[in-house]
Amino acid sequence: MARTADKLVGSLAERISEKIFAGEYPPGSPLRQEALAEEFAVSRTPIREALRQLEAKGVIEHRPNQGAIVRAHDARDIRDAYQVRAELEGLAISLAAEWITDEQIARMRGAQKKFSVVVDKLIAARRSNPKTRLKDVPSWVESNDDFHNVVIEASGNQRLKQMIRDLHQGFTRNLMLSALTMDGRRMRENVAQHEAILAAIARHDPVEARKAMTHHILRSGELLVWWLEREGGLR
Amino acid sequence: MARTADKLVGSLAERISEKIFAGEYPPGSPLRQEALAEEFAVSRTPIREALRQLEAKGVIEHRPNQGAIVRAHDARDIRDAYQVRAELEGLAISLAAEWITDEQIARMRGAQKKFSVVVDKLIAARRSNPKTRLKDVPSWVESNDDFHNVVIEASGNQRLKQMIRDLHQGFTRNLMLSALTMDGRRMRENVAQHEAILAAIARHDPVEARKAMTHHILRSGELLVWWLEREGGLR
DNA sequence: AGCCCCAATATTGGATACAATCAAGCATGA
DNA sequence: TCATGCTTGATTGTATCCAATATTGGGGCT
Repeated sequence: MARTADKLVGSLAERISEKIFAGEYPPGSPLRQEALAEEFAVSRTPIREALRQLEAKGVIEHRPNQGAIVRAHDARDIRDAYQVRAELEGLAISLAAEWITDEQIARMRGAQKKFSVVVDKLIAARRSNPKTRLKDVPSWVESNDDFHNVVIEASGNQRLKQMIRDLHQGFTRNLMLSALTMDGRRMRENVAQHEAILAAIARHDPVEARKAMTHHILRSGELLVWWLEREGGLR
Repeated sequence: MARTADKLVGSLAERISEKIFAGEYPPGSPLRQEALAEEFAVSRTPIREALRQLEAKGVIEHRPNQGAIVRAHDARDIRDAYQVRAELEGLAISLAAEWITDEQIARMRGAQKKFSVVVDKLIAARRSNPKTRLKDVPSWVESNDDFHNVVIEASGNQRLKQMIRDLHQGFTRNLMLSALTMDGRRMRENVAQHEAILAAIARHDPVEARKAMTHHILRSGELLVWWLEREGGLR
């Protein structure tokens, strides 16, 4: 809906951010100004400004005289971020519970349906080939985002919306998926959690909706940290 | 302690931000790149980058081809921000309640003491001259900040700390004071709220501490909105 | 007088030029 | 062989230049 991009710099920041999120520039990798400038067919000047914005949002780190790198997250950092995210989305849904429309609830149901179907498919696919991983998953990510976005939208709090979005952008798609696509149990757990959220908000219950949402997010964070410490690497 | 300023741009952003907070550039006023460049004795380039950071943090607004203005807040915006801030500081104190040290609690007590003394003085001064307003108040702001900063620090969550700080910077000192320094009752109410927070955290009670904190902040926000709609103007 | 259009001016936006800094690699010598 | 210091190339940081755009003020027309 709302285009945040004022002009060049804003859209550059978005496009770079999207590429980071998509994993094209993985965490820890350097972002060379000249390379980006060439890629987007502009000079270094607007690139630098875009990078400053991403720095302020915590998407990248900026070492003096050494340039920017995609921010890599350690376990502690992820724990911190998920604590905050759980809190913010918890607030969002408790606000949303009061004002959410039937149409919005229907949208959530739609996203949830798609979500659950994709999970079933993925589990089925794995039964024959256990290595099936990220192939069909993009649509999962999408419907998951849809689900959460409706809530954030329905909260009616612009500031909150912006902050959650920024927080979200700080992590890569792969990182957020990694822990959750591990096995069928995790995925079904996720579906069930969404179900609980949906049920609570459908009856406009702010307290239960919030509980369900914070639990959902905290649990995701736990899994992520747990997975990260097991796998060692970043992403 | 921690210097966030990498080098020039970071420190410029901080210095500009401080001036905005202090009221030197009031909300709505334009920030001319050339003027800032001259003021800080640098070229426009690093100024522009600093402004982009402040834009990303929501301190200023950037109109294409018209430059930056200090962000002005309407009632709705303040309501949104205070809802979020109440939530975040609520989380902060509930985390802090577990790990806070006696030394930190002592620091909070110290700040609270100073806080209360200043309030008494201000009220006394007003008895003779009702127009006494912002003269002695800086030290109030300072001790208030100290109080809250201990909590944020003790939360042990870096991300949270950063977000609260950014949120805080988005408003000017005068705006935050305006509603609270209106009359003695408001000021004493504030002191009492701090007292309740202090009592709860001193006995390491995360639930009560959080309740007291969110109540304190939401109430401040309410007063601010109320005051703003009465006075009309921004600040 | 009031309104509109256009020119002059101020200001931002982007590209380029140049200086400062860092990293890597190589040669040198103990 | 390994440590050390220098040189060179790559990259960032800042300043300046030029183009694009918005604002302002004045003149003419109704």
